[in-house]
Amino acid sequence: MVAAWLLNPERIGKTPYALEHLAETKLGISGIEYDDIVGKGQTFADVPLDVATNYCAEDADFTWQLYELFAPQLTANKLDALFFSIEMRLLPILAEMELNGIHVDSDALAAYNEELTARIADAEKAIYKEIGHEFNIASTKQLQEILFEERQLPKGKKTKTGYSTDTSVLEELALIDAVPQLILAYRELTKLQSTYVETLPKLCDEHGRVHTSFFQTGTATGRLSSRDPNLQNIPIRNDDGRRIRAAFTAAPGTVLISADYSQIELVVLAHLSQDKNMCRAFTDGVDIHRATAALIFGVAEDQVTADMRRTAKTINFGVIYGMSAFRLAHQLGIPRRQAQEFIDSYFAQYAAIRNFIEATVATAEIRGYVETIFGRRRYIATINSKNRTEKASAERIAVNTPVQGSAADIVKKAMIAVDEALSDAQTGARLLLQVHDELILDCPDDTAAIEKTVAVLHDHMEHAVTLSVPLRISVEYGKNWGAFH
DNA sequence: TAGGTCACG
DNA sequence: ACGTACGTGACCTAG
Repeated sequence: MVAAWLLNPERIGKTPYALEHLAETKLGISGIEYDDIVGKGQTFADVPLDVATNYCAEDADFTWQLYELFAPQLTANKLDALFFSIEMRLLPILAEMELNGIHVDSDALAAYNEELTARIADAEKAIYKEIGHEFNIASTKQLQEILFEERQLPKGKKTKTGYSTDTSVLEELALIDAVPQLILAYRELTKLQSTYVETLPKLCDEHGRVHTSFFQTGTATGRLSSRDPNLQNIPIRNDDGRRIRAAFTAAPGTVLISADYSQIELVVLAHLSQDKNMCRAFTDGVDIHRATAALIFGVAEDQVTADMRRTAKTINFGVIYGMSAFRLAHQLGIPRRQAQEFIDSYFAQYAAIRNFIEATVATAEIRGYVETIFGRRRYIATINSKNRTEKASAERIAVNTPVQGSAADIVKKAMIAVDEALSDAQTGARLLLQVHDELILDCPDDTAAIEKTVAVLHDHMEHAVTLSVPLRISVEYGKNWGAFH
């Protein structure tokens, strides 16, 4: 599965890397259907031994035949080092992380659930009072009727089926009407309740731990994904969300340790582009958004205002995503002309970044794919499209993928190094989660063990690769994931 | 199952 | 003149 994914990481269909699917499409063999041997309401344990034996032997055979097919292809595409030295070594580490699980304080979530239920009921009442009647607030169709017909509010963005009621639209409308703000609050609370607060306790094992599945062949860029439950999107961005993160707790006698890379994608961008100004900022170890603001506004770093820094931060992210002046203007609430001036100023100061973007797109147009620092590939079928929108979208993907994907490579390499060093150190610290640029571990609550683990993390995460600029991490630890010290 | 929405990096 | 930032997974409604 991993080999097939490395050879073409663009997901086509629903289960493109499932063994049976690969056997059919790559080997032209159709195997025993799982559903034919495991009846409804049964498990694999109910299957007679001889039937189960055939099924399992077939899986082993398919795996071998696929290996023989893919091995030379990996070599031909220079993907063999990535496959053997990174992905295959990561696989058992992910398995262990899944088995470890992370402890969740279900009592704390139950208490929070009571509070949320009351606050949601209040929000509902306030909405119905303002509207004058009841309706299903969660139905975008009904909400559209309320906002745009009953209340005659101005229509904004269109969706395939009508007019959008998403956060950005409601925030606009909140300036002229009382209802949108109430809807926003309602949505925020119900999202937290249904996705996290009510769900996580049901998924705990007998030790109060939840076990995610890390999906190694799930993304087009090389990142992992996390499912059932997704533990890579646990809230943090506001206080209500943080209370959910705080329910992820250290088991008795342990602490949780979090280590996250500082601005890893911008560090990668500095390395890939070799931009003088951006490399210098990272080498000097300064706040990159402040440094960017100083450059584009032409002031000293200590003269940078909060507003200037916010603007610079938005543009820094915008570059990674392939920003437009339109989006930047909306995001910052400024005229489009001014947004364009900021962008021009940005590329005047970071000239090599513009060159990197242009060179990356040009390479993609010629080769049909882009790659990361470890040679991970992504084919971009529409990079030479005649359709303007499609072409622009392909260009953003071409520029973003080497940045996001190289960061993913680095984190995977760091996980392998950290895992090995932790085994050697014998402190009892274990990897639990990976959230793209962050590793979460648990560790015996013992000063020597914690200090050793923190040292291992600095050593092996910061030196996972050698770039032309330093990689930095910040490490925190404590009794729960929401409040570290 | 598709579409809309929203949680995260 | 046109459309308008990358990558995910989960929940809810509607058909």
